[in-house]
Amino acid sequence: MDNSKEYERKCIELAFLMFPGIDETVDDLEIKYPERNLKQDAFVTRFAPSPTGFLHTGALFTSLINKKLANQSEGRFFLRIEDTDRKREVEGSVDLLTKEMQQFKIVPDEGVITGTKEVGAYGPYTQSKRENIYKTCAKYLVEKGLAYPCFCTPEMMEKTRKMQEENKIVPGYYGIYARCRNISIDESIERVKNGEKFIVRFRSNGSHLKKTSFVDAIRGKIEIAENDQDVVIIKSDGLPTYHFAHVVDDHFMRTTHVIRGEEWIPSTPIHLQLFEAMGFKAPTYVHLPTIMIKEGNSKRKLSKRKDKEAAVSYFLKAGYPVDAVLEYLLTIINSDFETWRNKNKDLDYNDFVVRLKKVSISGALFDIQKLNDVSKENIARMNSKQVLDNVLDWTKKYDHDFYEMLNSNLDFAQKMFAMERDNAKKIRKDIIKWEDIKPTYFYFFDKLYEDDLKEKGYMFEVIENNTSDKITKDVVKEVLKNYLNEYKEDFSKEEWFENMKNTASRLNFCVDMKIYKQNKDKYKGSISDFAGIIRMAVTNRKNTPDIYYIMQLLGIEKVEKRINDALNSL
RNA sequence: GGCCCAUUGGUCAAGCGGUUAAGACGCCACCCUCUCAAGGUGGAAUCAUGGGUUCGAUUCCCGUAUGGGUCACCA
Repeated sequence: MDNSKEYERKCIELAFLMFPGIDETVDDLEIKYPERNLKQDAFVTRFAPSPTGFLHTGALFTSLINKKLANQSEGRFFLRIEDTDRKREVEGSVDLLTKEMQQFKIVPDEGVITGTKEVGAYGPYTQSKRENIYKTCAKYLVEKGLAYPCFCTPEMMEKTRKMQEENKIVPGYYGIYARCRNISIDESIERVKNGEKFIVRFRSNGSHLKKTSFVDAIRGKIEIAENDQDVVIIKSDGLPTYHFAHVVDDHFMRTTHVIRGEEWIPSTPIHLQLFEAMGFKAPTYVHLPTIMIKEGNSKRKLSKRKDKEAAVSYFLKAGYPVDAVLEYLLTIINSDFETWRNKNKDLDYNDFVVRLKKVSISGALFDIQKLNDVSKENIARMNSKQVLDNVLDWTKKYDHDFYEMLNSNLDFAQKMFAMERDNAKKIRKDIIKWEDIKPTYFYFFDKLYEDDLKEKGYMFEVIENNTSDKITKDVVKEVLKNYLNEYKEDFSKEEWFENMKNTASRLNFCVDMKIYKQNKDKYKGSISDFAGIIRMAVTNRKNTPDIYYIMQLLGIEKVEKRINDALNSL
């Protein structure tokens, strides 16, 4: 009895020696960071990146889920910066991270808002600023005899690890290898007093022979061996390791759902043990699958270094609308999102309710084709004004020359985008990303059109090769010459088409595709070939939107000039 | 290597003991059509594998294989 009392006293003495200047207690913290006053089933979630660079696509995925779950339950979503490894820290990355999150509209309710700004009552939200909080908690653990100072040097650790590997023993700091665990409390006190350097380790009471289990919100029950490692909780630089920081922060920030990558599953027993030792209630865990990419015949994690689509900036740069990227991610999160989207074409994706139980557990392959399709649909839902605004935003950043061209005649630009879009029965779906705008609308701009001509020349032969071998240079000439006299700017669409048919017919082009197919020999070509020649002269492309609208927009002067130029070139 | 997680068409996936095994992307064909993009119709294509349990397994259990993850004073 006396012995154990004596031991308790010494633990407290040791704790004070180890953490001089720490005068708050865990109870003080409990008061300072009270339970949140939210409704019953509200989710408090967080995204907690380390500041090591840009926003990774996988991280965007994780933060999207976190944000949606919090928002749709009227909870809170906060951003915490995990900068306890100062060696890996990359200058300016908090700024970049928060900026990129903002661009994707994943704005946290609290926490780190920009590189320099934090909001919320549960802060600081940057781990390096919470050193004393961790120390307060570590001190508590030492007082309880649940943590102890470890004086082992990195060199010693390296040596035992090597030995363990050579002898095929499970590596780590446990059992007989946990040298400092069994140092007497008196000796510990003595050595700390002498100023010997130490780190703090958790005194695990687990056994790898025993199983522990927890319920993952999307995977169900997961059984793993208990942790028996005396993990480091405070490093030599005084900052905590991830394990300890996670437990302390998510408790005092009152996180209800820890939603993180599946790579954390194996260390969850450590976290659970730590929560228990601290006397905290563990949060609900949600371990998300990893987004994979195909490489040869196998798949692997999206890699920051190898895969351009691993950085969210890639999508921004290519000009995918951010909503499209988000919606694509949503289809991975809950595959019924697509069904929902088809039923609710006009609703905002924010109205879709993410269900945890529907989150798939196997890692999805990142499918750029699917993204393209989602993006195409997304853009097809926009009207010409919205397209214009987006294109202006994008070109301003990424293609300033083109921006100037558009900006010099906004009315014209909008009309261009209105073509087969505003009030159209069949909306055009040929734009996947803003990057595609210039190459598909270039012929509306004389300079771009001329540059294209210089580079490629007229490509009338493309028409010949594909449909009829009778469309010779002379035929092209004849068509253009005749059409030049026939085209009137004030034609209605129907008149235009009738007129074109008449001219074509006169020159022995067949105006009925069905008849043409049966009697190719009797004609120079089809109405489609005829239109193709006009199209080529006006746009230098074989495929474009409705050539009638294009000519209308261009105006008769340009149309005539282009046809004349084409004629002269032949 | 130990441990953990996963495994339905090329891809994302519904499915929770009995189904003609949905749907979407992609692919192919045809239709529509001034070309293209669409749109329409149709098509090819899937339960990794071996054992159980069961009247019956894609569905439940075990093994095997494959893929992924994890074993730091990194997160």
